[in-house]
Amino acid sequence: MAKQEFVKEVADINTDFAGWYTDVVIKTDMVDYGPVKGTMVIKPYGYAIWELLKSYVDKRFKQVGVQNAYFPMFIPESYLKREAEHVEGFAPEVAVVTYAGGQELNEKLVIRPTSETIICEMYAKWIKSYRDLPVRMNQWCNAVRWEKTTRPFLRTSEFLWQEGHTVYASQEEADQDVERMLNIYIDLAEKILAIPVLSGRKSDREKFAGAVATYGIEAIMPDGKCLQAGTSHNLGQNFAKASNIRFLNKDGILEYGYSTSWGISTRLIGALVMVHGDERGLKLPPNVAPIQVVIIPVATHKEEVIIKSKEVEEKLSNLGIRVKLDDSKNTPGWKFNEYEMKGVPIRIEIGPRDIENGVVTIVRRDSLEKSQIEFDNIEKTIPELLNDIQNNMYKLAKQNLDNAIVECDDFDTLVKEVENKKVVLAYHCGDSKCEEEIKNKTTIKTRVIHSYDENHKCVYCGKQSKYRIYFGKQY
RNA sequence: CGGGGUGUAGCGCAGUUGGUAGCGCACGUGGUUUGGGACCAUGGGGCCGGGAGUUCGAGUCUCUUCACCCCGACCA
Repeated sequence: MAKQEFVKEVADINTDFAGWYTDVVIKTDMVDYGPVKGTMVIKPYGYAIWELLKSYVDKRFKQVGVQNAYFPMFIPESYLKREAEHVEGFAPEVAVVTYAGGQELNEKLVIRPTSETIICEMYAKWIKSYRDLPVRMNQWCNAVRWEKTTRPFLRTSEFLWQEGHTVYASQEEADQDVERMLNIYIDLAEKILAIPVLSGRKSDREKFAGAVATYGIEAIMPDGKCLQAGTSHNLGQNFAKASNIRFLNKDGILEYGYSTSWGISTRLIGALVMVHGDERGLKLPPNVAPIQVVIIPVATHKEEVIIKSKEVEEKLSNLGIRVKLDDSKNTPGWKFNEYEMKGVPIRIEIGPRDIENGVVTIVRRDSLEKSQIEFDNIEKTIPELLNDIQNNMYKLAKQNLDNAIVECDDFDTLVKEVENKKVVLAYHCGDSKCEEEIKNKTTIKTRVIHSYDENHKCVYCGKQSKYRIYFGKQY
């Protein structure tokens, strides 16, 4: 009865997944629309999630020796044109400033869609010798890409991200960097966001404009579509040549640098919402939940209830747990629904009955399982429970991922399976033209390479396979 | 970019042949309540998305523009 009414608040997750998504992100106060097409205001509840995941990777970056810096958002148009593939890839979606200071600009300024060009330009100034290498910087900033269709977090005209840019003295070191950063992203997704991912190299057709090779992590959504959740690019010497990043090596020979770039964005929050959410709304893994435990006093007018609630709040807070005591005037039932919708992993109810029995009532968001624990066990049980929820959510998501993947060797079956919300693992020849044909015919694209294997036939053209790769639709 | 739909109070909506805007929820105040979205009383809140036009008069008609939603195309 009460549940029926609640369901009216957000669109049905099974019949209207897209509507469910936008309802959830807006009604949980994560985000609101900005006045300009495709822009969003990230509200405190959504931003807190960003800060949590950000602090994890930022720490990891620093541990491996990357330093943070900040580069300008305005890029001279000519910079973008230096790398032919790069400009071709980004031209359709850049926003350009043509007028400033009361007059037309002599050279138009591109608002960064990504910063390879301007950062490489600066690196070229700074790098003279092998002693100056490696250079490894990261910036947390916004980027602008004028996309045609937009959705909060998943694709917005302006988004927040992190972009790391490095230059090494050798290809081997650059290769290692690409792998190292990809592994950090895998850890972020799996250990923090509880999102299992497919990871690996992208096909040549799908690689970053101007890169030698792109590696990525892909998450699979409940509707079977894939979402690129992070990328790590091996740029070889392409950008070094375009920006003239040269150094004298140990043998006194002038050489171009080897660069990489890697990034994750606020898009991950969209993946988080979709992968774990249910008909009641958000379901957040404890490691990124802005509120890990909410305490809801029942009968707030009774003093002993408030005193006990504050006591529990303090206990948990002292353990470093993100806890919120909601002693507002709303009814308990209202609060139960509110925090379930917001995905808070654990709810603690404290009422006269609990106090009488020396216990608190606990409900976990992942299973909605209700139990009671004694006051004296709170400090021991809650951290264990948070840990268990984190693991449990990952396990469930992993099952969903595994169930979403099917193998096949026949193209018609591949198409059918993708229509059936699956991600298909199949052999491919690696030819960009073949891939292009598949895409034009079906809108299905390759995701990441599973393994190299030349002993089979391409699922589409029948020629010798180069690798086994995942096929799917994408966000 | 194509096709479909929507902009009226914070949210959800009504508004007839054109006559100067209303309902429910939410919100303020007082009280009663409190273990799954409480109740009574009382109050506040509007440039009807923006601009232009037709008209004595526009939420309503015309044009235009901005934004949002859904489906498709595009999307390193």
